[in-house]
Amino acid sequence: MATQQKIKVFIVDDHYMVIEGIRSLLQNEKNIDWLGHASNADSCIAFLKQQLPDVLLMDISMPGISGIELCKEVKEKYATVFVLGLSTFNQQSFIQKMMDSGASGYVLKNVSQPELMEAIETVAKGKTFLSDEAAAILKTDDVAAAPIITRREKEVLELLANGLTNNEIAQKLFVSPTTVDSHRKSLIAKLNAKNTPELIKLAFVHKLISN
Amino acid sequence: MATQQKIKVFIVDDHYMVIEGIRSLLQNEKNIDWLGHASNADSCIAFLKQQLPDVLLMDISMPGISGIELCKEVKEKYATVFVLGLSTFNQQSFIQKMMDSGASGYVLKNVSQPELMEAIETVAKGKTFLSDEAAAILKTDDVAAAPIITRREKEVLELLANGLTNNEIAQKLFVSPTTVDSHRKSLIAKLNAKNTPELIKLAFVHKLISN
DNA sequence: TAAAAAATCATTGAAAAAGAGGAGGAAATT
DNA sequence: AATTTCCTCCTCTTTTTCAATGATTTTTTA
Repeated sequence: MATQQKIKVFIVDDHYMVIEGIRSLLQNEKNIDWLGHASNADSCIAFLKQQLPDVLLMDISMPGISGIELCKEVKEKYATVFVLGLSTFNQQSFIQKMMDSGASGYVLKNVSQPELMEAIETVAKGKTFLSDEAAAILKTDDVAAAPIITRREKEVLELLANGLTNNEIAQKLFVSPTTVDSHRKSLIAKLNAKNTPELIKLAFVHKLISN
Repeated sequence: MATQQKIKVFIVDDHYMVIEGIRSLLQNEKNIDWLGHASNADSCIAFLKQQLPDVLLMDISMPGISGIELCKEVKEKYATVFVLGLSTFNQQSFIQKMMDSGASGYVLKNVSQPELMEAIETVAKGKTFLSDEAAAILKTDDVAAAPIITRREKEVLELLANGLTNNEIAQKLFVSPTTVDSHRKSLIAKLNAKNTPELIKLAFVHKLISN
C-alpha cells in the first residue's frame, strides 16, 4: 500500500537550477507526486497553509530565514511533514543543526538519482536518511563538539577577537584585569587552545564568534 | 549569422542536480547545442581534447582541482573557449579570482532561465557577463578587499592560528624567530590588526584561513 | 635586465600574556 | 538545602609579543 500511495514532494530552494535539477531527476518517478516549489521561506510557509507534502526538500542556506529556522517552524506547525535537508555544504555544524531542528535527513546536492529516491522514500516512512558523506561527517566530528561558554566568557572572547588587551577589556567591563585574565584562561582551557590566537581560531571553528 | 550558429555548451559541475537543472533550463533553446557534462576537472580536460565548446559552464567549487585552477588551465590551452563561472557563493574573493583566471562571466546558481541565456549569449560573443548580484558585490566589497599576503606569510598565519609561538614556528620553518616575528608583524600591518588574536579574527573574516 | 617585493636576520626595551595556584561570594541548578 | 557553576580577585615567575628600525639576499615582476 505504501508503494501504491504516491509520495507528495515539495521543494524550497532559492536556486532555480536546483529546483529544475530535482524536478528532472524525479519527473519519471511514478512514485512521486510533485507538488511544486518555493524559492524562499515565506512562500513555502504560505504553500503549507494550503497543502501538506509528505516530504519537504529544503535548502539549508537561503536568503532571509535560514533553512534551519524554517525547518524548526515547519516541524512545530506540521509535525507530519518530513524534512529532507539539502545542501552544498558538508559541514558538521550545519548537518547537526539541521537534524537538531527536526529534519529527517540530509543529502548533499551532488546526490545521484537513485540515492535521492532512496532518501525520499526512507524519509517518507518517517525514518532517518543521511547520505554517506553526511553520516561520516557527523560521526568523525562529534568528538569536537562545541564547548559551552558562559555569557561573560563570550563577552571577553569577542573583545579579545577585536584586539583588545586584558587591561582594555577590564576597563570596558568595569572589572579587574585579573578577572579578565581568568576568563581568558578558562576560555583557553575550555576550547583546549594553547594561547589566545588559537583560541580565536577555535572560536571561529566552533562558531562561537562569527564576525 | 551569429543567431544561426548554435552555441556549443559544455558544463563541469560535481552536482548532478545542477547539471540536470541547467540541461532542463536550456533544453528547449534552439540556439543551444548541448555537448554534455563532466563532473570533475579531469574528465572535463579529457573531453576538451576531443571537442571544444563555445561556452564552458564551470562550477568554481569542485573537489580536487578547483574551478579557479581549471579555468586558468583551460584558458591557457584553449583560448577560444569562453568560461562562465557558476557558483552558490557570492563572495567577492571567489568572483575576483575566477575573473582573474580568465573567466568571461560569473552567475550565481539562482539565475533565472532568461538571465542564464543572456549570460551564455553574451559570453559566447566574447563579451563579459556578470550577474547583477556578482557585479554589485565586486563593486561594494572592493573597499574591504582581502589583503594580499605572501606564501610565507600564509604559512606563518596558519601556524599562528594553530597556537604556535614565534619560536615554535621558527623551528618548524627552519628560520630565525625574528624572521617569523617580522612576518607576523607584516601580517598585522597588512590586515590592520592590533595584535595576533585580532589578526586571526581578521584572517577568518577575509577568508585567508578557514579551518 | 632593472626595479620592486619578499624573505631573511638582528637589537633592545617595554608591555602583555601564559602558566600555576588559590580563594571568596553570588547565582543557578538539583 | 546542598551543590555546582560563575564571576570575581589575588600573587608570582616565565615566556612571548609589541614596537621601532635597519639591513642583506633572494625572487618576482614589469
